[in-house]
Amino acid sequence: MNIGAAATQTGLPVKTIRYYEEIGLVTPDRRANGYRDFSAACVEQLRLLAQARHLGFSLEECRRLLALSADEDRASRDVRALAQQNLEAVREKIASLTALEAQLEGLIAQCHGDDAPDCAILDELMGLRGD
Amino acid sequence: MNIGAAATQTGLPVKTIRYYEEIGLVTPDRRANGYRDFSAACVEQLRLLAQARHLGFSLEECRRLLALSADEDRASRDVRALAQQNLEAVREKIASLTALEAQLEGLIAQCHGDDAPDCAILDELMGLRGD
DNA sequence: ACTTTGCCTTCCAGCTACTAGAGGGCTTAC
DNA sequence: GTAAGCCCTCTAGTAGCTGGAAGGCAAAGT
Repeated sequence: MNIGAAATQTGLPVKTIRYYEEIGLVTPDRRANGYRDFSAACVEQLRLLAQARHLGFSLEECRRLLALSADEDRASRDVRALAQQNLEAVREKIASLTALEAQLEGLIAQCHGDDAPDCAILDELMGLRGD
Repeated sequence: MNIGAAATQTGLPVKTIRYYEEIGLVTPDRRANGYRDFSAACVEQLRLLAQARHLGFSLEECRRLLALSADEDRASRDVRALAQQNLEAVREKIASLTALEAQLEGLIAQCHGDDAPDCAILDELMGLRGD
């Protein structure tokens, strides 16, 4: 299968697939004319990559997921641990963004938002140290 | 004031301050020996940068905030609009991360997490298209 | 006077995860 | 034969820094 077909099959852009090969996440065969030739197994790996990236796994985590998926003797515990780790990272991001949201709301509420130049937002940003 | 002092005053790393100069966010004076010399006004700009970055503003948004803070004839409406825009971006990020969290929780719940190799997480990542 | 320490300088490289574009070759249909 | 549409590699750019090399300057100790 050509790279274009692999792209439509997986939803990944062609350039992204080439990049994944460059960093060693997938290793498609090559035909005589130099074109990449993607096996069904290779497309499945790409599909895993697309899904895992979609779920917020980093490429290094994806690399480990691929290794686990290729390992017949894996323990599902290890896969779960990776997912759990990712979940905790996601939760941390949510927590800090939520704190941010509250701070921004507070600032916005204090600012008149009219034609006058005096602005509580700028005052706080420059004057006080909110950390 | 030397860059080191400006760094401790603002909480920004020295390298970051140099970077901000490089991209034209601040323009400290220079002494005869080539050292940067930060005026009080310049340190205030750095403080604004530190705070605004902390609140999730992009550097381009920070640039506009600095321009507004320097403009005596600004309308606080414009500052507010920038903050509002940032708030909405934050909210969008929270929403998509929350969706992610739910998906991950669902996957993790389905996986036994034991010594056996069969794993619902890998199955879903490879087989189905969850998008 | 000399040395050490620590601050300052510039420049180059690298991080994540791509993305855009240049410049070219192959394949297929008309 | 040629035009369209695929494929190839290589370089450089994105955001926002961060680390390190290689060297100059300043203040303090001996």
